[in-house]
Amino acid sequence: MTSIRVRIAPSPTGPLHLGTARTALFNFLFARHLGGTFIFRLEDTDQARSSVEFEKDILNGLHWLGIQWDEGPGIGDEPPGGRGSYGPYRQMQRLERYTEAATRLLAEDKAYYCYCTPEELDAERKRQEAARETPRYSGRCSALSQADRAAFEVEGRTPVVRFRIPSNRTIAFDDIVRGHVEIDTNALGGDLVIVRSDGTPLYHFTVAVDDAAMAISHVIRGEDHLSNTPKHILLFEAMGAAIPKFAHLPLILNPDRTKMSKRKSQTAVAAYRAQGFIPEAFVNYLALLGWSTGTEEEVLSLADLIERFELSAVNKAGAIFDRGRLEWLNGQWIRRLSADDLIDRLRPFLEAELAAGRIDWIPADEDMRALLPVVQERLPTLAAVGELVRFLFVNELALDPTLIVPKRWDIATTIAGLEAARSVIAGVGEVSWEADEIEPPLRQLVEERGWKAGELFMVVRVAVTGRTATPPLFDTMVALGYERTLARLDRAIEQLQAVAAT
RNA sequence: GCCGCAUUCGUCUAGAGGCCCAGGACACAGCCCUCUCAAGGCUGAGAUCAUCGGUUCGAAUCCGAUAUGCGGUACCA
Repeated sequence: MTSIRVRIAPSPTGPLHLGTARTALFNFLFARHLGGTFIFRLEDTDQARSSVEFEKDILNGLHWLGIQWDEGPGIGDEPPGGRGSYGPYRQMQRLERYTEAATRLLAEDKAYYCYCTPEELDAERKRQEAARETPRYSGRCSALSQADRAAFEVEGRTPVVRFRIPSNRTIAFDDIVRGHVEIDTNALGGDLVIVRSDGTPLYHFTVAVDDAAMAISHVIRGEDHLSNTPKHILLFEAMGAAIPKFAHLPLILNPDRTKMSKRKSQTAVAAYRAQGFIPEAFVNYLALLGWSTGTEEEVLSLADLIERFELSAVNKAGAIFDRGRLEWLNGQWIRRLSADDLIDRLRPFLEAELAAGRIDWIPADEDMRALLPVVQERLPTLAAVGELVRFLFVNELALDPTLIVPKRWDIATTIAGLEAARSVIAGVGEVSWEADEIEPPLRQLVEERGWKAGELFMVVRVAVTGRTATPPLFDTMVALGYERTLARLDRAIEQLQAVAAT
């Protein structure tokens, strides 16, 4: 059996896309599961749209997800061509190879120069569409004489290179996820342009040249390439290269079931990262979009995924990206994090809160650690930490006094409740400032006054935090501190009295 | 238009002829826990397995047609 070599070949024309990330993941899982080699190659021949920022985003994003490649460009001090013996791994550094391959195809008359201008081609296509014919290149330049060519050259035309697509042939292949697929060559649109008039190669050509040169054994990619596969097979044949196995993955869809796009969904991996999703959850979610273990296991680590991954078990139908499910998984994974780990991961989000002016200082690690028992299970995302604990780290609490008054209480009762609670809480004292010390006397107060615990607690909660939903009250007050708790109660009483006076 | 691929609860999926008048998870509803919010536990609702026809003693599973959706059809990738 020949060795397994797979690749992800993104083009740096945009930030790392969810779909690219998932394709990379499936390739990676497949390689790791079988002990194969995973290669990263940059398809940067679209110079007009490519940029180094996008390239960095893609590299960083994949690393963040824990997807490591055995061959390909690195992030830091790697050799410029990348690591691995089939490099370079950037197509713009492989230009001679495409020229060489094109020259050979030309020499063998498997390709030819075409002098048609884009305008002529366009007119031809329009005519065909009007006549309800299948648009396809006519082959007008397929048998040009030396004289014909010379005449075009004199006109100043620069030719493209077209690869001959045979007619009336059926190309068949056995797709690992879809099974047997047959496509007639007549449906391929005629002879294929493989080199632009400026001499740069086109995608279908580079992909075949590189996959052959890099000895790729399995091409695992999105379903949007299924219809293009015959072109690649023909190219492999023409170059005398072995034909790899193919596996076309189902697409990730927008909620309206169209192919996931930037317009309708959030597609940038970096955006999810910025919103507080953690890589464990993201990878877990992506792997289960279009694939399942066949068991009822749902929460799986990268190592688990590698162990269980089976390409043939991949689904055929597209899957809508379900953010709610991602959030649930993210919560699952956040709850599994160790305290130290969580604190480290939370820090950037706390810094962002500070930068946005939503908190006045960043809590010390020990303070965060003390908070974790009540915070960890309440975080669907890391970014949710701000909303959850913000009130602890501000000097001045923005408080809507009317929010304090419960539906079944009036202002006077509320003020009385707060004052009573204030004195009981003050009585606990700074030295016994623990949740277990604060709760009993307050419950006793409730008992004496014939109130409902929930109502008084809610009054205190809002007075002290400004919110109706918080972590457990007594833990919250402990985190706030004795002095600050009393100060906030005093301030709430003042504000309520002001409201009552009007 | 042409070619290709797909079609199981709202969503992600299990299911490879009898174990399925279809199982799990997310979301949803109710209950329990409970100082609120979560988390967790339990329960529930939710799918004529796209439709029609065929094969078979028996079909979500095999075959065909239809419908619908999506993808491809570039001097983009």
